[in-house]
Amino acid sequence: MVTLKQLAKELGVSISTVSKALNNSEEIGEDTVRRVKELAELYNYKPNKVALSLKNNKTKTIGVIIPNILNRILAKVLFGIETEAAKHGYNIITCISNESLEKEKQSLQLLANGSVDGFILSVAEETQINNEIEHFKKTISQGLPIVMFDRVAHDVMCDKVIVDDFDAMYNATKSLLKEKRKNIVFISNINDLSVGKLRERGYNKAILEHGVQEPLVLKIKRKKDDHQKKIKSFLKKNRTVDAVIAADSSSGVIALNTAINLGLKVPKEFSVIAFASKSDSNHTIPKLTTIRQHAKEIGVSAAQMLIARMQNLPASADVKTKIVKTSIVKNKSTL
Amino acid sequence: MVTLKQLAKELGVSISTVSKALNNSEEIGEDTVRRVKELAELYNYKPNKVALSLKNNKTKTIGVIIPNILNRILAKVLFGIETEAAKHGYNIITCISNESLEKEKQSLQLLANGSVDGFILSVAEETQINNEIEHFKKTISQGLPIVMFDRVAHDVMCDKVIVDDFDAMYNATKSLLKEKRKNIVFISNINDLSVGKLRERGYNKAILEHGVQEPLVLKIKRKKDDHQKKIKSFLKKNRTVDAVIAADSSSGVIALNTAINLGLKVPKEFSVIAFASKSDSNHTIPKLTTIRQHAKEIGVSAAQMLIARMQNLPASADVKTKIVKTSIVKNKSTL
DNA sequence: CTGAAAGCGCTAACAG
DNA sequence: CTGTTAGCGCTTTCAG
Repeated sequence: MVTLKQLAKELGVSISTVSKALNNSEEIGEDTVRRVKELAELYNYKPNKVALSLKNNKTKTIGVIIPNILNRILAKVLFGIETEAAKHGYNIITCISNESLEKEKQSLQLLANGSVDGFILSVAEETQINNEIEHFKKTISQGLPIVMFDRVAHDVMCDKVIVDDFDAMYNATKSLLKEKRKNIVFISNINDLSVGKLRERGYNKAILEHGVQEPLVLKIKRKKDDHQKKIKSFLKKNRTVDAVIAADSSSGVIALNTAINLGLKVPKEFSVIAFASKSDSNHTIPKLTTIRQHAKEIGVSAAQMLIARMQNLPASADVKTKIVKTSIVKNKSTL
Repeated sequence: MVTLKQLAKELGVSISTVSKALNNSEEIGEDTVRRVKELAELYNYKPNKVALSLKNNKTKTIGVIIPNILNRILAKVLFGIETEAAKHGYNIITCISNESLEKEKQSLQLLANGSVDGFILSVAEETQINNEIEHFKKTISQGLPIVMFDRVAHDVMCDKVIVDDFDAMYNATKSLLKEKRKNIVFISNINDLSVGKLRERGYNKAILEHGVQEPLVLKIKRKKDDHQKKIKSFLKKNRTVDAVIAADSSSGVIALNTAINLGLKVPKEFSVIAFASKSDSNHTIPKLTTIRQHAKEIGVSAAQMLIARMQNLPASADVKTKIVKTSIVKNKSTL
């Protein structure tokens, strides 16, 4: 990489002259400016980012900590973050906590050494189970703003972007009740997560209000359980079940395919709705009716909130929570 | 963030003393070392990463450019890269080219200003179609090493990590032929990509060698085509087709579900094999027989190769290509 | 054993 | 209009 120093030497002028010329300072003579710019062009000069960061005491870099990059929603949010960040000239450093509290702490620690100007993160499963929040508070008190999305720690004072999980599930369940479904089961493989719990509560509320059936819940343990087997044996044992509402896409897809496999007519005698993305809905015939999360928008919003905060305010003070509404995309797995 | 300066001031010693004490230099007295370390601990001192980068002229950061984070394989590779990088104390800056040549160029340019010590990337679709490679060469000539994975530009001299796409598809096709399948169709939605073409060639070779049928290929246009419709109408029109081999997971899952939907018995009278991951195989009943790519391992290898190169060698010289072999996981969609 | 000083690449206040 | 200087935070050589 060429430096100002080298350009200055070759041009026989001082470093600051070169710097000013490249920054279009009014102080420098037209002629000099031209000569400098030509040489800079020739050598493909780019200001050294690290030097600038040191000078300005900001890196124009956002730290993103994601629990699991294989989760489609989280990946999509990351996409949104990256897109919006790039638009504003920010880079993103990505760490994957792999749902581990320890790795999450480390990543936060490691990047809080001047590598980034702020964080966007979704809380790891282990962190939520243990209800740990000290590391977040510490980071914020060091002056580094945090924006949390999707899985958030409510007791931490920071900006948040969340989904209307409760309402979405409440409404979706009600739509199944309107179809006259009499025995709706809620299936979830994310019951340890805050969002999973909210979704279950939304389901419960709708069922209890309606008063025709008791809540019926099937919880899958990711990693441990054989997803297909668990759902198949459940549906076999509970022949009166006539609808599934799934908190995650896999449970939805598998439930629908299993129902078909068991000879049930979908949607005539059996309905399925799931939190899922468009490509998931292609994995069943008929196509799955889905609750869409607009994950990219979540990422975009999170990035916007963080950038705004980094440019203006202290890390805590007047924090906001933005709710990105879900929408239901009706396909042929419901009436 | 506390700095050496502040610690020095508070302790009434010089900056260099503090620095040395923290780095366990033999030069400094035991007592001083202890005092310094205690205060550093108290204030949670962390050496400023940016200052170190400037000093050492290396950032301990890897630039990763990925065409599409929603692609499961690419996301998994990213996971592998991040894991291995973290192990060696490297951070990763992620850019998403979104399959665009322009964005890929920009990202490369932008990060080549001292932000990263090297790159790991998979070539964007548009780049492969236009067969552009100048931007890669330029980056390498600037002294920044590149490791390419999966979709690589063969004419660029750099380290590469690839998959045995051709062989994998050749062998998988042969296994279908051994099942006495008489009319095997190759379905792909990635035909513009280098890997997609390799897979098609592997299929072709196996079919032509066997000599019983002509190659039969169905190409899906991502974005444009309705994936389900396209496959359904194809299978309806080609009733003699008795096996599908898919270059991508969606085509595999949809083909299998469609076959079932059309009343075909899988695997008795119809087989399906697809390049796909474990979770995809759960999206069909019976479970899909898959060609697995070991994507995480690809990421790990790529990171290892880059780190080795950054520590030792010039950016070009003695480049290596590593092939990460696929493996077939037999499930119940084949005999 | 401790400190002063230089330098990584850059900007900007201040002198000339 | 151009140059000198200081300083961002750190390490390291060289003096003391």
